[in-house]
Amino acid sequence: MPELPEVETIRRSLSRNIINKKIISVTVRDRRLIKEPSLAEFKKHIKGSRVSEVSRRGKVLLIGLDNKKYLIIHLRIAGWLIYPQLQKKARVVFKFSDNTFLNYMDQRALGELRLLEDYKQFSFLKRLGPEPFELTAAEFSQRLKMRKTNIKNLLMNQEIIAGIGNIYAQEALFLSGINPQRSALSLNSGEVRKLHKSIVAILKKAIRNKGSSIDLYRDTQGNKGGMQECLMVYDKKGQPCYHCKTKIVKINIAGRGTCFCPQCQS
DNA sequence: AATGGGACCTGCGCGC
DNA sequence: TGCGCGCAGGTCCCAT
Repeated sequence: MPELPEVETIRRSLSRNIINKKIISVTVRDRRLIKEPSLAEFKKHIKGSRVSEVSRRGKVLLIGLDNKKYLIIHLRIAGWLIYPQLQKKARVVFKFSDNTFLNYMDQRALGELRLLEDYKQFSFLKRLGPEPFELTAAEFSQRLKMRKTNIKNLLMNQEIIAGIGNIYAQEALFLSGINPQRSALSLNSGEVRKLHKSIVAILKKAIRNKGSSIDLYRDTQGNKGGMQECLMVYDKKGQPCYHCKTKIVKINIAGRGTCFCPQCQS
């Protein structure tokens, strides 16, 4: 579900709401989600701590605690967070001393929660590529260089660039007029620059619109995002292209549905 | 290095 | 109405 813009929307809302709050209890209703350390350790170290910061790397949420540990949340496909009311369906609940609740929700239970001292050693974060907004076109071009894989897979490869998933990869390619099946190697420098610009533009627009609510995603207050209204190709199979009216086509790339306009994207 | 398949999960919509 | 199937915003692991 959540890609960079959705996670950033959550981050902003959490940093407005839970900074300096003290966690007085942790209820884990689904222990499969707690990846490390042990469940007992996880609870023990969180209980009694205070939230000192809320940051983000790619699609990963980093909640810093005043005991120098970090609560690392990866929402994967269907995770989301609700604050402040206690939710019946929450799989993990953090209760604050002011009687508010941070609820970790996840229809598919694929998300991951960790409590780490040194989050930079967490292998996923260690390997994670640069933040899109901190990446220049030249660096982006360097990272794509000599890669034979199709460009869409590379955009979704978190080691190349962090935060892009199946929705925004498709949208960025549409904005750039690039066919998702093209090999990265085949892109000329003008196309790479255009793609870089499109990625930044689509992610910023999505953040402004508080993310895309295709299905379950909600912000921490339970509100839908607005970006789904602005998507040009994602899930638009058979519909006319906004530019040329050609029917949008859906294909499968590495097991993921991929929509594009066969006329505008070459 | 790159690609393909399956695994992890749950729930929805579709066609029959 | 009910069932089986395919599919869904992500990532890892294994085989080739």
